[in-house]
Amino acid sequence: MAASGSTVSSPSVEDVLAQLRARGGRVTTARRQLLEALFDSTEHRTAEGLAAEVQSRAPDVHISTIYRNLDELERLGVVVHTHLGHGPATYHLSSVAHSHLVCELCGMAIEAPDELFRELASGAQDRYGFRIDPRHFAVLGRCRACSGATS
Amino acid sequence: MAASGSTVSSPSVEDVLAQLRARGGRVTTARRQLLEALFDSTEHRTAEGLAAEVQSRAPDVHISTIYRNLDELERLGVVVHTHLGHGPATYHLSSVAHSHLVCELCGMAIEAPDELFRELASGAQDRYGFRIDPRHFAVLGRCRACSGATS
DNA sequence: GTGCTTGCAAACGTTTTGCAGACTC
DNA sequence: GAGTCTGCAAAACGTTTGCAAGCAC
Repeated sequence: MAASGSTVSSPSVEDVLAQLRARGGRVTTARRQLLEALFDSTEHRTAEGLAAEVQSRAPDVHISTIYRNLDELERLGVVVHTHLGHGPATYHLSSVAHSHLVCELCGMAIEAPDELFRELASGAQDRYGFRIDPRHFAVLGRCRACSGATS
Repeated sequence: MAASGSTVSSPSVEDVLAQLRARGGRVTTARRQLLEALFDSTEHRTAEGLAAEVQSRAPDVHISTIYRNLDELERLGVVVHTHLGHGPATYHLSSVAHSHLVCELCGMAIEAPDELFRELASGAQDRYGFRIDPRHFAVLGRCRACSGATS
């Protein structure tokens, strides 16, 4: 669907709000604050963390509203979420989406460029017709520090 | 790595039970049935699915026992679990462990040989000293069928 | 008999849902 | 005023835990 949809170059808070309005959506405090929190940093943030940040400015915003809006923003292509092993999912702007190498021992996350996945991508495509989406999952393993640790 | 410990070539139900006994553990119905369920097929099974199978033979086995034993078996190196995107974790014998390509639309899973990850593995190692564990996460993307579907 | 294992029930952390009221347009 | 969004509370989901009774050794 969405003939042109994936023009994913998240521009600014106001641009996204305009996008929402164009779709018949309303611009609310919760939405503006959530977007501001998201644009604030490129870190992986959990729904809970985002909620805390939004609540520091608008205390009444409920976490269920955060989830609903993250969902909506994901549908719009503004945000993507990633599953980093166990624990909660993390969200970021799709414009700063990238892959992750997550240490299964200490939890440290390295941001990896897509090119690291080039071979995997073409291999999966050639053999299985499978198109990987390296931004939507985390690569688990052991970081340098933990690699020595438990043999 | 793993001096000797990971002699992971899960032989048979009885072998594993012997291993358990050697560690001071007890051989119980729940454990034997769980192992039999695991050895039964190489599919990815959820804790719930395994519980159902065990319960069909030993109705009183509680799912918490399944979790506890899967945990223990994982500590023994007999079993590994994987996170396939959303939803529950899946478990399988480490002797048949493999990587997965999971379609984020239809959920279909393809079992991928480790060699597909060779480049990614060496790239991550060289650049970041990160040793990937391709069996412990799923590669999300779109399968051939769904790839045509949504743009 | 010792002490590892179990069933149960209850709690956990994350996410989703139903609903009536509040708000944006 | 119409219809979208919200807060709240409660449920859903997968998983973990505390406990007393039960079983393997």
